[in-house]
Amino acid sequence: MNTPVEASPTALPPSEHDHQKCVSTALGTAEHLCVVRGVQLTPIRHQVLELIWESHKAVKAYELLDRIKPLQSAAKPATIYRALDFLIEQGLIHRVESLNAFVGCSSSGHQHEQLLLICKHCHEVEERPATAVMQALSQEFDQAGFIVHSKAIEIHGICVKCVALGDD
Amino acid sequence: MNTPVEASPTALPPSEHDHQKCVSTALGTAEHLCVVRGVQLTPIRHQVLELIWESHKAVKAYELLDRIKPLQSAAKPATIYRALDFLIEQGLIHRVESLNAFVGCSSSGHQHEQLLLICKHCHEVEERPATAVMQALSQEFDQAGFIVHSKAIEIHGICVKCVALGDD
DNA sequence: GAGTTGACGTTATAATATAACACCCGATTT
DNA sequence: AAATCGGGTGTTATATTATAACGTCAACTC
Repeated sequence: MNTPVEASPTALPPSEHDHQKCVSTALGTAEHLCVVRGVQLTPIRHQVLELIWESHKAVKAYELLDRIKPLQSAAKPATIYRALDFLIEQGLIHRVESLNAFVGCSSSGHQHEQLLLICKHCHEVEERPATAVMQALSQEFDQAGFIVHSKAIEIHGICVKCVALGDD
Repeated sequence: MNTPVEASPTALPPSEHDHQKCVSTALGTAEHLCVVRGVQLTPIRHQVLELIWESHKAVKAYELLDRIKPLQSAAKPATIYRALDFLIEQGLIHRVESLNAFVGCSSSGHQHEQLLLICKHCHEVEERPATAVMQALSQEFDQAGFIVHSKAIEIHGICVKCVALGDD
């Protein structure tokens, strides 16, 4: 339902990875989880999720708004923010706090909270479970007596692909 | 130079810690570092830093703007944002990305990047060096081949004082 | 004393996000 | 079938956060 995806010059990362697989896996998982949970992945929500998954870059809300307008000419900021709220609640996307932007979550349904590696050069965001980090964090919370509700662990720098290209 | 500090009902944390000492240490360190570095801790920058240190809560930029107006009637958004940019560059404050707010840094001059524990109940922000976490993070970056520029590690939940009060 | 630099004043506007209320539609109840 | 209820969306307005652009001034430099 979005045939010209591969035509977009910025949609695909420069590497050789099969991005269509990323997209279909993410959308399939989302559809499945929403059915299981009895929540509605409405057309708008589905479109927003698809738009977010056009790349591994974090996307701004108003950029999504511009991009959804051809499909939903009535779209307004609230349209996007409501869809984003839903997708976040369901753990289908991450809000990248340090960018005020949004990126797809590859591990919806299991361990949503991950380390985000954000490349300043190509702007892609890599999720990593980072279990050793999470364990060390848990110990830190225990020591501090702190009850965790949510975590944002966002690292800015240069990713391995861009380092290889000498771009840092 | 800000005598009515202890009169403000929201300025001091509910605990019995000596906040005047926090403030004087922070301002003293800031003054010293700026001299050493040959940068100017101008009156405006000093006032903004003082206002931020009125509590351990993260403060919004426009809240700072309101609060500095009695002292700097010409203050505009740029006044505050420029001072904040300076203080962040010098490692004297943290920007709390997940709140769009700012909090004093207790460890200016050494190890600025810390774990921030943000209490949803009292809104205080606790900095922790969390060396085990930082080590685990370094290993993760090495594995990923990622070159780090900056880190934002922000945890939301209930702090030990509020847990003790049964507020979660 | 002309040029440069850094800090600040000032105006305008961009970018991000939410509030509030109306409407529709499908499901449930009566 | 009418009533009602809830979730999702449409729509308007506005709040909040942040930056751009340009001018002035004072200190320092050559």
